[in-house]
Amino acid sequence: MSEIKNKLSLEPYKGTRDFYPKEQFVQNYIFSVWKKVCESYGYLEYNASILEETELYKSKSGEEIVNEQTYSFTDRGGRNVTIRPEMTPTVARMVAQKRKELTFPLRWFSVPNLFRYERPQRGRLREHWQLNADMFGVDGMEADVEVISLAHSIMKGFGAKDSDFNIRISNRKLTTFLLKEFFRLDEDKTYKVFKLIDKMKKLPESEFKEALEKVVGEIFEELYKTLKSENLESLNQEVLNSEGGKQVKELFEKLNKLGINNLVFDFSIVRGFDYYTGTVFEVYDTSPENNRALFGGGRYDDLVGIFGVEKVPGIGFGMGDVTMRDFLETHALMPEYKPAVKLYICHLEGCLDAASSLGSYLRELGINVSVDLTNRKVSLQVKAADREKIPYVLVVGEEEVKTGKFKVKNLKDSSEIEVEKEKIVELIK
RNA sequence: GCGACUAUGGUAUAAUGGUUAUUACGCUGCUCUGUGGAAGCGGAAAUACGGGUUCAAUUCCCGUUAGUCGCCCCA
Repeated sequence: MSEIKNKLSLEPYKGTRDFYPKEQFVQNYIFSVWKKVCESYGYLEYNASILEETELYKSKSGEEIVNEQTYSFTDRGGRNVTIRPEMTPTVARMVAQKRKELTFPLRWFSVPNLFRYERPQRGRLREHWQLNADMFGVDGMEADVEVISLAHSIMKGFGAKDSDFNIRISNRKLTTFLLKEFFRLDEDKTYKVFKLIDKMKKLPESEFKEALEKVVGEIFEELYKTLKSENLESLNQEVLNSEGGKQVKELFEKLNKLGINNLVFDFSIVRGFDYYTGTVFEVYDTSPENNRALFGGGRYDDLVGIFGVEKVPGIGFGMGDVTMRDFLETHALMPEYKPAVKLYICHLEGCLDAASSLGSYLRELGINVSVDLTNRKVSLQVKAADREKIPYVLVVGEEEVKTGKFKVKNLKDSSEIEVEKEKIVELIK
């Protein structure tokens, strides 16, 4: 073996995963919950190519992201092409293109695979799949309420309890008002504090305060106290009555009315992207061993406008399969593997043809059947079925061919029932 | 892009500067010519790759590759 050199690698490409049937089963499960819940809210599925012109990302994402963290290349026609690192610019482009003929409000979702060129680590790979759910064309808080409610329902759809996660909410308008109007910071300082707030949870308190003091001076204590507060009511009245403040209040009230109570107001939620304009939120895992943001989103009212057309307000979120898997594992919510095959047909010597035609017969009646094609002894054939977790097995031998009766064995409880060919279907269903 | 750690059959592991590299699961043959999960006895299967030190390297050192975890960044 070792004399064979320069063998092709068996590993999947760095940062990507192979989905063997058992993993694909989990993947399908996650996708199906996403799809089911989205559709229950009236969201329609769309998709697009993984390739986009690089320009699309340059106009809204930071330079570093485009230059260093995307898969980009020049095609044979000299176009700069990027493999999509996120879906939002694509949806915004699609909406902008057909804005005249689309019926608003638009409720759309997609489960794209996204690519980013960076060092893989826990919860972050080079390729991942992400649910993107967005609503376009509604200015009011009703849209924010619905989208967050959808996020909440998806978590419930996976079997999560309210205590397993919480939804941390903030509002960029509110934060901007607080910094600019209330604390009278200039444009530059406001921007710097925004970037700093994003790190509030990561830095030790003393370090954060120090950095804050450097930017804003002596008011840092008071500002820090405000930022740390998770109690909306404790905010200054002037701040609370600003446009952003009113929005947050309305959002909380309406969500509570819908029975969604695992909400936390949290200034430290700002999200990395500059395009968010109002509500921003992140869903957090509350369990100590996986305490981190699972996914998030927010309102981006100016994004469609970058295409040089009239503004269309939008709000949405993205939810990755990698973090979702981690969450399901942490909370023991992983589904039990069940193959699509329901029946495994074994056969004795000379009976393969009969087994095959029985298989065809059952398939026409809508049963997923797998026929053993080997000549190994029956015990090994049955064992193979058991290993694949196929629930039922039957053996075709001369006896069965003659009588037309089959012993169908349930591998879960080892029970065996002898029935005619015609009865097999109802037994298995 | 930077740093730390790791690398032994398919999987999970043990051990060692020196004869045949441990064990378990899985796979496979038989005990068992019509029914899996049990038992017994066999079998195939590994020191990531390249270089160095050494009489001798799987073991020590360096590099490469890959993985994991951080940093950066966050979709």
